[in-house]
Amino acid sequence: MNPPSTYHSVAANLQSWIMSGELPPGSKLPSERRLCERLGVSRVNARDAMHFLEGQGLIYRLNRIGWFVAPAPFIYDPTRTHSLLDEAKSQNRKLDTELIQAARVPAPLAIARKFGIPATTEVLNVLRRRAVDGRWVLLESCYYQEDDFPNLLDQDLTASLNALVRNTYGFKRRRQNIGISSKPLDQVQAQQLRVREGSPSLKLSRDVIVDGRCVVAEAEHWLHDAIEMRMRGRTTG
Amino acid sequence: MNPPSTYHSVAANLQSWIMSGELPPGSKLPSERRLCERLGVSRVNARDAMHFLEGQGLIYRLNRIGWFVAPAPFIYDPTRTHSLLDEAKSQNRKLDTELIQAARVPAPLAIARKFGIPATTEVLNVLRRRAVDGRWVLLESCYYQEDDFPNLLDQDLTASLNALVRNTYGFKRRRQNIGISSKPLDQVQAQQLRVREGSPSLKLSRDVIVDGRCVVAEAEHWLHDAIEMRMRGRTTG
DNA sequence: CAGTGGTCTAGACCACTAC
DNA sequence: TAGTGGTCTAGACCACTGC
Repeated sequence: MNPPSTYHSVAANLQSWIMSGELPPGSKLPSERRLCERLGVSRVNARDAMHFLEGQGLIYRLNRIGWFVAPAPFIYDPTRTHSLLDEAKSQNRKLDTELIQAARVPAPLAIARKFGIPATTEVLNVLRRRAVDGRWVLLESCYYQEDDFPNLLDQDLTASLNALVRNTYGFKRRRQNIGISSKPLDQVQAQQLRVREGSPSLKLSRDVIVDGRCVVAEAEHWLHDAIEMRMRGRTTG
Repeated sequence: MNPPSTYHSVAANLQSWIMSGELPPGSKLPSERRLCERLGVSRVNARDAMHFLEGQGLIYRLNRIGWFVAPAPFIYDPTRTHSLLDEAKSQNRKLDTELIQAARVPAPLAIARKFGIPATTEVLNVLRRRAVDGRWVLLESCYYQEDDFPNLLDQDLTASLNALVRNTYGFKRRRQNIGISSKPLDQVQAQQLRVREGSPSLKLSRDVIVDGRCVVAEAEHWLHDAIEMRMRGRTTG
């Protein structure tokens, strides 16, 4: 319907290359300038097409490196009690975990409020990034009440933190408050996942409540196209 | 740090106007061209700033109408059993509901599969859009197994469908499978919310299971900046 | 170092909205 | 009809990556 040089048609072109398998998931797209030449459009136009397909979750980019074909999203149950590694295994996906930081830090305001402690109190913070099939897609920041988790920093913090809380520290009877929202990554977060500042993410926050007290506060930032959350079997009134 | 004409600084300018209350939530921003003049930047640059702030959830746009300051997100519990209207009332927000379509239609493939029926079978579909404080932010599409919901189309379909299912049709003991993902709006959906095609949304799907059978399948598309989901008190092993 | 995406200019025309 | 955002061109320089 439109003349052939709209960004929609550029996007349609790319899309057909992807759908046809010419460009398999994970593969790198031709550079923007090469695409301009090949399709006879200006660079802005080509970029608009990329941004459009990025929004569709069909392609993603690594900052200043290039555009890539997005793999299928990871399926994830945020109410899970088992480790993410198991979930990855059952989906036949490779999960890598990298510890970025593990330290005793002054409680950020929001965390202090959740824990019901003064803002100057020190808490434990574990910061990790995780990759699915080689792509960094998840940033985890977990805060722990220090008194409840003695020697936490000496544990293996690249394994399941969930299991640690449940088994090593014995917090089995617990409730969770879960929040899900769409949040852009700030500069630091973006750098850690090698994406641009402001990249859209799905933020999952989880407060673990034991005996009416919040003892763990987690925040997960997932690149928006890499994740799909599913919760099964909730019973309601 | 950077020279003053980057889109970051344009964004910072706008942001300060918004934060200072000069531009209250819901108010219209100056037009792009006026901003270019006022700040001495090119239009592409101004637009990049807008897109950045849009990603931050600070402003939103109505297609071809203009940019507006985004109000605070609506807080929402997707596991709720009460009506959304009540939830809006308790947050002091106005909720409008408009029925777009209510009809008997051939089951789409995905729905047929969920219901466990042949794809040619007819099912009931109710399509609505909803506004929070005057802004269209939600598109609801609900499918019902026809046999389980006699005369559904004759009911008041602008009120709580949840209450209808529970009270009028008596489905009290039920389970829900919930899915949450980030999805762009297609052309039709975008038009109904007066936004651009491809606008990011949070998709919430909910399958209502009664006696192991799926009788209702809903999909909600929320504009990504207008919603924050919170689930309280989940108990886990 | 060459090549990539990231940012930016100064224009232009089109599609649509509100009046 | 006037004004809006939506699309588009043909250039340019910068910051960063990988080699």
